[in-house]
Amino acid sequence: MVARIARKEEYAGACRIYLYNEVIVIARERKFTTDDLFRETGHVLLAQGYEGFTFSILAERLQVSRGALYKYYDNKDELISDFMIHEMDRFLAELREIDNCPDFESRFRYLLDLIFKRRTIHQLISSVQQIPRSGNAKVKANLARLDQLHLDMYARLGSFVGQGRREGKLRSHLPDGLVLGFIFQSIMIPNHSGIPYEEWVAAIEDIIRHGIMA
Amino acid sequence: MVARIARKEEYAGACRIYLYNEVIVIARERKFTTDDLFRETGHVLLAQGYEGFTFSILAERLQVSRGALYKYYDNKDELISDFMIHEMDRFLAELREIDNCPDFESRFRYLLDLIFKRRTIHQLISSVQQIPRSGNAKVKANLARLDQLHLDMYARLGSFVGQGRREGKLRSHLPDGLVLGFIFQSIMIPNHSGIPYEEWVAAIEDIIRHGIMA
DNA sequence: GATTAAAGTGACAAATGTGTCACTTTGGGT
DNA sequence: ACCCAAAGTGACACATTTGTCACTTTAATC
Repeated sequence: MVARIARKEEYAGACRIYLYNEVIVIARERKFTTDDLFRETGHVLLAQGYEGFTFSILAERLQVSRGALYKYYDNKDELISDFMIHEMDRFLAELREIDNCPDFESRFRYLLDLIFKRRTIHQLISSVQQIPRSGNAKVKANLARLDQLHLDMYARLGSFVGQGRREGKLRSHLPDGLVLGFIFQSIMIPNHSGIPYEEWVAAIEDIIRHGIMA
Repeated sequence: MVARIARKEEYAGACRIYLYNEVIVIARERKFTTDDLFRETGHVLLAQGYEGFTFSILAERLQVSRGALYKYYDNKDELISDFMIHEMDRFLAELREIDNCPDFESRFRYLLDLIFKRRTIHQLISSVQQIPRSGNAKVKANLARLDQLHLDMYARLGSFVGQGRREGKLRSHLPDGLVLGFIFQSIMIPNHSGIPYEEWVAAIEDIIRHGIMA
């Protein structure tokens, strides 16, 4: 009698498998969760960049054999694009919450906090842009979805700037893209001199608001 | 009789070789100059990043065989670190000219222009930082020299900020590193909306001076 | 035309990354 | 104790990159 899987649910470190006869079978415990996988994927991607990202490095960090990873992803492009969709989803979910803020001023602070918390997303995006568009179907679909998520992000940020203009808070002659670019880029300034975090963030907010000149 | 080279002078596409008896011999013309080599090194490094940089790609772009490149550099780390010293030297030579500007205001405009002209240098630096410090002696020496050049750069930029403070032009509570970081990072903002160059630069200068808020 | 020495080539071996797969391990239920 | 199926392993074949080197080409002088 051949078993057919009806449903498969992953949880911390293991898998519930529901067979055709509704009997629960718990298979061998996994050595790493999808969370582990994505977390390490992010670390390796940030440290090594797209070209330097290999399944060997990832497998070593997860303490599994390279072959085990191929059980989940056929190649690094599929993994990285899947990972990036996951990251963008998380980011967008939090970005949507900006609508709960009543006015532009509180939205500005919320956005700044959010970008600080997710400050690696910029660098990750530039890694993803190195994935060849000519890849396989799964990768193509993922990249298309990412383009969609990007557009969604820009639309939301655009409406944030729009509100700022309507409330007369923003200097009106500055292009939208530049205002947003400034906020995004500022977060990436390396704190070489080791100024305490709170102080550093406050100074960045100040400089975005009013510039460097007296 | 064994020939010994006393001096060797490279010029556009060829090489003058001065032999022990002072007789000039012009060897086979080179297919690429050091300028060509560095220019393409820069392009490939920007397009592919450190890990994606290979002698194969470089050789193809220079229309020579891969073997030819090994006549000049033993491996990519030596080439890239040499190239980066060359870039930093050029940048610093121009940065030193800032002393010819009389006041802070003119220095500010000069620095902005310079960073715009050399806006790739930031990304190149991050590629160079991926070179393993454990490499061979030549690479180690080059990286040490680069650290030196970095310090020189920061010192000069620091004195620029210092003058701004003395002249009372800069908002006094902002940390030096943040002011400089802000100027550097601004240049990297991608102009997605395709705003004309002059307009874009003017808007960036404006936002650096006075921020985004009305 | 012979000689010279640098410039360049292409074939080779070594190292590393990629993808596959038969096999073993595991943790249940029967 | 036996079966099942997913999880994991390690060896294999293949591709790409790296570094070397004997050889050819070139542009001059003798």
